[in-house]
Amino acid sequence: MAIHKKESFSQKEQDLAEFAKALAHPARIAILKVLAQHNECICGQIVDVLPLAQSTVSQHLKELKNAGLINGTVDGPRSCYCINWKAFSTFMGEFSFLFNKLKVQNEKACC
Amino acid sequence: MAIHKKESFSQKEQDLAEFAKALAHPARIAILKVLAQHNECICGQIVDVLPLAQSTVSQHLKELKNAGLINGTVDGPRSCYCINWKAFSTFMGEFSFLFNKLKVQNEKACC
DNA sequence: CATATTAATCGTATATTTGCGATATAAAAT
DNA sequence: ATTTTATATCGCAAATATACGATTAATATG
Repeated sequence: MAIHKKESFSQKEQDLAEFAKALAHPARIAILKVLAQHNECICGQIVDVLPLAQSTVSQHLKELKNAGLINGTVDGPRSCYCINWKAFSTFMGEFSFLFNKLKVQNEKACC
Repeated sequence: MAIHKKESFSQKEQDLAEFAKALAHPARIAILKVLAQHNECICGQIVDVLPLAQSTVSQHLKELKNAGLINGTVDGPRSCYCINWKAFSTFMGEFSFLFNKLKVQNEKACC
């Protein structure tokens, strides 16, 4: 690939894409579901219910954390994770807003 | 990567991840915005406003179409695209439902 | 029919993601 | 102090995604 082109899009477009990318793997969707059901989990609990190695789960958790969708705190030898509902709502709201806004003014039939 | 692991997740998890993946690039977000603003567009109109080559835009359109987020019909030598609002609403609804449902029963403080 | 227009596809290079085992780190338990 | 437990990180291999130019295909137009 010659050059990175992502930077040539608006910040908002990049942010939404980043959010979507964090959700763009079934393992991460599954992790979010587990976190939501238990309110908070340590890494090992998630490893137990996913068909992935510990190191792989840890990597997915890191990506979710980097995207701001989950919080993680060290708790003794464990790491405790939970969903960052605030960030989640913000992003979902932004998506709905963007596309609902556009949808309203634009529900005509098309090709 | 040794083996594909995506299949070991539920169909719903895979579907949501697929939807998110379609949105996981700023170019595709931008394309959806252009389509929403114009109701429908031919490929060339999109190429004109994006900082990408025609072949690259065509590829992104193909991905959006495969994900079911846009419709595309051949119109003479052109291809006409528009947003599939129905599919879009379905997916957005599924996301909101999944996470709002979980959120309601689960808004406690966490780590 | 020849040619221009429009878009899809092919081939290729490069970047990123995914996944795992091995190893490192850090706290807790013995 | 050593061992156990829990997690993160490193290094690697394989799969995917991104981007483009060149080519192809299909329809218009002169």
